[in-house]
Formats: sequence, C-alpha cells, structure tokens
Amino acid sequence: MNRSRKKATAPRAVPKPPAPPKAAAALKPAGIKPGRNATINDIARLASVSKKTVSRVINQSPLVQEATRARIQAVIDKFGYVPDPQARGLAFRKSFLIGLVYDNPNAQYIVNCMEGALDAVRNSEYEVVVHPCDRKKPDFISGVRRFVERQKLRGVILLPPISENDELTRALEAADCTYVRITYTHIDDPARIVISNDRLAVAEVANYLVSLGHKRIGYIAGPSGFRSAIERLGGFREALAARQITLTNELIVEGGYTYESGVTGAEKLLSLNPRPTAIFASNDEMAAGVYRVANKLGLSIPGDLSIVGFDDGPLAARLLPPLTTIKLPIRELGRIAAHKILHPEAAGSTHAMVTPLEPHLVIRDSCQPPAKA
Amino acid sequence: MNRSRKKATAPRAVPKPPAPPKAAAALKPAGIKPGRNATINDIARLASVSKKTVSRVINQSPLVQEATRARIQAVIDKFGYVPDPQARGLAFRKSFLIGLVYDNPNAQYIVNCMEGALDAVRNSEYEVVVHPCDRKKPDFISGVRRFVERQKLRGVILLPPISENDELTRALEAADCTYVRITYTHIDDPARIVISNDRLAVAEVANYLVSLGHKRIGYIAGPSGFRSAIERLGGFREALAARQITLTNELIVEGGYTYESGVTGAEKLLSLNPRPTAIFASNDEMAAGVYRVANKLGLSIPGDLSIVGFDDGPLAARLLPPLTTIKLPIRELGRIAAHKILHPEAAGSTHAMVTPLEPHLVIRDSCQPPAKA
DNA sequence: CTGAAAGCGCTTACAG
DNA sequence: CTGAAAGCGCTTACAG
Repeated sequence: MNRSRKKATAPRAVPKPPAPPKAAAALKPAGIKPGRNATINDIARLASVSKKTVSRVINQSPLVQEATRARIQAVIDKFGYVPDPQARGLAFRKSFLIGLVYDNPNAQYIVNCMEGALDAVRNSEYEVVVHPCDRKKPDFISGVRRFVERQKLRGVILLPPISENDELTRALEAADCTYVRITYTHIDDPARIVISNDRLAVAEVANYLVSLGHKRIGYIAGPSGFRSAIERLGGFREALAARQITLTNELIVEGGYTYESGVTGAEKLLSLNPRPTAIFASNDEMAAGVYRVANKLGLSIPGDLSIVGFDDGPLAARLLPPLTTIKLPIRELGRIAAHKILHPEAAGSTHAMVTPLEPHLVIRDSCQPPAKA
Repeated sequence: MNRSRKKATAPRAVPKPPAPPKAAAALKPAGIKPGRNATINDIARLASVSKKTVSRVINQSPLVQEATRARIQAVIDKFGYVPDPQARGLAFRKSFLIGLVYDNPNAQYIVNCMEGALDAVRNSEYEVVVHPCDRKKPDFISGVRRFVERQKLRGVILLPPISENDELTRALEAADCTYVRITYTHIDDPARIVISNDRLAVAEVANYLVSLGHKRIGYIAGPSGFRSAIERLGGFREALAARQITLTNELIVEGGYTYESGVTGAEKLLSLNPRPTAIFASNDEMAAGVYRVANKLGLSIPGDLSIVGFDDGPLAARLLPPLTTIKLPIRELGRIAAHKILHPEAAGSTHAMVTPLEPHLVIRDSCQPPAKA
C-alpha cells in the first residue's frame, strides 16, 4: 500500500552530464531503472543504436541489417522489452484497441464473439474493449462515434442487429474507423463483413424435418425488420419448396426472438386445424416458448410435436427433452472479424474468410417422425 | 476508402515564424485543423492561455481563477474538445482502461458484471477491456500480469472464482495495479472487495422451504474449494438449524456447478429413502439437472419434489415449471467494483458500498408444500 | 542501412 | 493563480 511513495528517487532536475559518447553507454550495461520496465531508449542505449533503429525492428522494417536486427532483438529478449501500446498509439494516432459494439444479442452470443475476437488478438498488443449501446436512443450513432474517436480505435466489430445499420457504418467511416459487420449476406465490401450462413443452416433443418416425414411444419419467424429473420425464413421456405412442400402463410407467425413471442406464436400455430406436426422456432428462446405451450396443451415432445430451435445457447441442452437446434460458429465469426481488422491487407481476399465454418444442426431429442393421423 | 490520402496537407518542415505574440493568436480564432479534433494546444491558443492552464481545468484543479476557468470552459464546450485519453495516459503512466478478468463464470454473469462496470464508467473517459483466462494454465498469473503492465491498466475487476486467488492479487499489487474482487466474504481490505451476500440469500431459501413445510431437504453444493460453495452451504445449514432442522450429511452432495453434476447429485439424493421433498441446487445449471432426473423418475415438480436454484440465469424462467431461484445483483456488484477503482479515495468508506443491493429469492412455480406422506 | 530532430497530446516539476 | 521547459515512450519526415 506504500507504492505511491517510491517515486521520490532521483530528482529529475539534476543536470545531465553532456551525453557521454557511445562507448560510455556500454560501460553500464544493466542500466534500466529499477522497478520500471525497459523503454525503447534503454534498448537503444544497451544495443548501442538509435531508438529509431530499435523502432524499426519493433515494426519489422526490412531496412535493418540482419546483424543489427539480431543484436537488438537479443537485448529486447534479454530484458523482456515490450513496446508501450499507449505511446505507440499516440504516435500512430491509432490505439491498439478493438471495439465490440452490440445492441442486444443474448449473453452467450456476446461472450462467444468476444472470445473469438480475443483469440485473434492473443499474443498481439491489441485488446478488446466492449461497447453495448441502445439503437433506440436518439444519440445511438453519435455515442458510438464519440467512443471510437475518443479511443482512436483501430476498428470495431459490429454484432447483429446493429451490424445492418448503414447510418452507423457511414459514421464510422467518417470517423476513420475500420469496421467489420457480422451479418447474414453480402451487404458490404467483403473486407467489411463476416457472414454466418443462416440460409444453409435453415435448409438443414428443413431437410431434416422433411426426411423425418413432416409435411405440415409451423415456422416462428424473427422480427421482419431483421436481416436474420429474412434470411432464415427465406432459406427455410426455399429448402422446403425444393422438397415440394409449400410453407403457407397460416403456418408462419412473426415473433420477436423472445420467449414470450414464442409462446404467442406457438399458441397460434397449435390452434390450427390440423395442427402442424413440427414447429421450427427461429431461435432457442422462442423454441422454449413452444415447449411451454405444448406442455400446457398436454402435447408431448416429440411424440405429438417436434421442435427445432436456432442458436444452441445455454438453454437448448437443458430443456426437456433436450432441444435439437442450429449451432452457429459464433466464436469463429468473432475471430475472423477481428482478424480482418488486424490484417486489412488480407481482409478482402480468400472467400474462405467470408464463409469460414459452417453452422450445423445439433440433433438432440426434440424431434421424431410425426404420429400417424 | 481514400481517407489515408488526406494527410498530405501542410508539410511540417516549413519553418515556423518565431511565435507571434499572444495577441496574434486571437486574430485567427477559428484555427483548428480541419478534419482533426481540437487538442489542448488549440484550446490554449483560442482561450489565450497556456496549455498548462487548460490542463488545470481539465483536471479540475482549484488553482484556476474562476473567470479564467469559465473562459476556457466556454472554448472547450464550443469546440467539443475532449482530452485524448491516450496522451493523458502516457503522461500519467496509467491508462484509462479497466480490466474485467475472469476465468469461467457463465456468460450471463460476465455480461451482467460488464454492464455494471460500464454503468460506472459511462460519461467518463474510461473504458472496459475484457480478459478471460484459465486458472489451470501454468502462466495464468504471469499472463494477467503482462496484460495489466502492458496496458498500464487503471485497475481490474476480478470475478469469482479467481477473485479468491491471493497469488494473483499479490502479483497485481506488485504490478502496481489496483484490483477489486467480487467475492463472498471479507477476504481483503474493504476497498478491495465487493461482496455478494450469498449467506443471506441462501437463508432466504431455507426459510422459504421450511415455511412451506419441508423438513427433509436435499442440498447440491458447489465444488468444496470454492468460496461460494462454502458460504452457500454454511449459510443454508445455519439458517436451517435456526429453524430446528439439521442438514444431515446424507442430504448433501457435492457438485461442480455443472448440469451433469446436478444430474448425478439428484440421482443420489432421489435414491434416498425416504426421498427429500425438496432439493436446493446451489446454482441454476445444477437445478436443471435435477429437473432432468425428476423427469426421468416420473416425479412431478413441484407436486412430488420442490426445487430451488441459484443465479436466475437465462435458464431459470424457461424451465418447466419455471424455477424459483436466487437473483444476485451482479450488475450492481460490477458497477460498485468499477466505482471503487475510479474513486479510490471513497473505496474503503461506507459500508453501503460493501453490501449494496441484497440478493433475493425470485419465486416462480417450482415449489409447493410437500405431499402428505 | 542508420540517425538527429521534431512531433503525437498530454502532464509533472519548477519557477514566479 | 499562471506559464515555460522538459518529459511520458513512441513515430514520422528528413537527411545522409
């Protein structure tokens, strides 16, 4: 607790001797102020070069003779020197921070994406700073902008649904801040998006249910303003159509990705006559709502009703019976998004970067062939 | 996309005229480089004071004449000047970042705590940077240390269970980094802890179950090495004893805060003869495991078995029937922890800061009086 | 390939 | 109460 005291050592006002010639520096080789970490000046002195040259090896400039580089690197390693990101940031006019900007996905999504971003920055000098916001507030955009300008962020990762907001991305561009959107389709430059292939995912659900023998399948959609809702519904309808099954309007209800909306949606769907034999809720929360209604109606799952969700969140495996659902490679998406920010030169290339890992169906116990009529 | 080009304006090498007298500065008052934000120098020039004086008003030094302060503040407001945290950090030798360091609590816990910390830093120049780690790795401590030293963090918030690690806090102290532990009892200086009153919480559960008429109550504990497990079990046992009920050893099983361990624990407890009429699982995940087993055994909840959880995570309200559980004010805990870092002068004071909001029981549908024998 | 100077935007330590 | 100088730890822009 008495740390704050030890700074009184060596008053700075003592007039420095008139800078001894290079050789003299070599005479006191261990010269790093105790308690303080080495700086670029220490390394320069100990390696008998200018700090600019040290700077060159830090920044991997090719304009350094190999012998010089090796000698400097040895000193760097010896003292475990790490450049100060704050100082570098100040000089570069860019910090070494990556922002994670989101409105309101579920906690698991945020954490997974964050871990992915952290995977990408591991062993680098970058760090991840979080910035939740509320897209309904009037100063939403300006708030994000203040954030990125103040911190001079290197870039931000935009999670859905605000990743769809073009006004936001324009503001970021104006603030000279790189962004990468996690989204569902090519709504921007390849270097600026990472797409989770939801279309593919829901097609898998469609094929699975149809192969089980379901023909009358209810669908609980997300809010119609969300890209994810559009992609999922579109993809599902298409895949069904490919199997000669039409998703009629009465079988589609719009939800809001919430438990309550799942309950409401299921109530509508299950009051249909004949009832659907399966329901695909386009996220796990809504699927949990379907469980609730089925339970109230005395319908057994999967005996009377098959259910599929989307997310594979903490809920899915805990529901009874455990829910068959789609798992998105969110951590991977986060990792790739951060990677694009760190390596802008490669960001736009390889299509593999755009569709990294595919989402896939996690089959548990909530589906079976429909009961015979 | 052509942003990187516009920096070519005004070559710096042009020799500056020999610094015109003060008055001249007032002659070009709107002088802020276009496209760039105002700096302390701009404000100083426009307010006709030295930058040091501007610095004083930024730092709220009392050593500024009110008239001067007002004049400077007016200029600051006019140009929306915000000091650069990176530059300030460099000069202060401390960044304006607060770290959130955790091993492995559930996603909801992390996110809630983070939002709390963000509540505290809102409208300040601080930001929150996340740092998950793995306490089982040999370089766990040194990894955290590198993180805080490199970024010169203002402070870190330690989430359970690593908040109990004294070796870690010693390393942080050595690195001159303030820390605040979110924990369960007074294991450190008041300024260094925020405690969630788990003892109180579990006492509430005990009283509730006893008042319902339960006498034979099973308990699924957390890992015995965890402080939370000790506090919760101790508090529960004590509260039961106060009601003349003994928590015998056969009624206690140790779990690992996981779903699977909840399943195992419930299997043991429910094979007892006579069976407990209620089970308190010391977190929601384990409670979900109990649901699973009860379901398999054909036991109805709460008809044949009452269940209580702990956390009120995303699961609790979605289980069938919805789970009665303890809600911890995690966001509040996070907020207060961050507050202590930002205001070290007040950190140790008010006992209100140590026990802020109390946890409380959220009663849903998983409990009722025991069936008559 | 290497370095001396000036600068990033702020603060501390002095001086007045 | 106010300011000129030096410094935080790095980089850019030049020069050689």
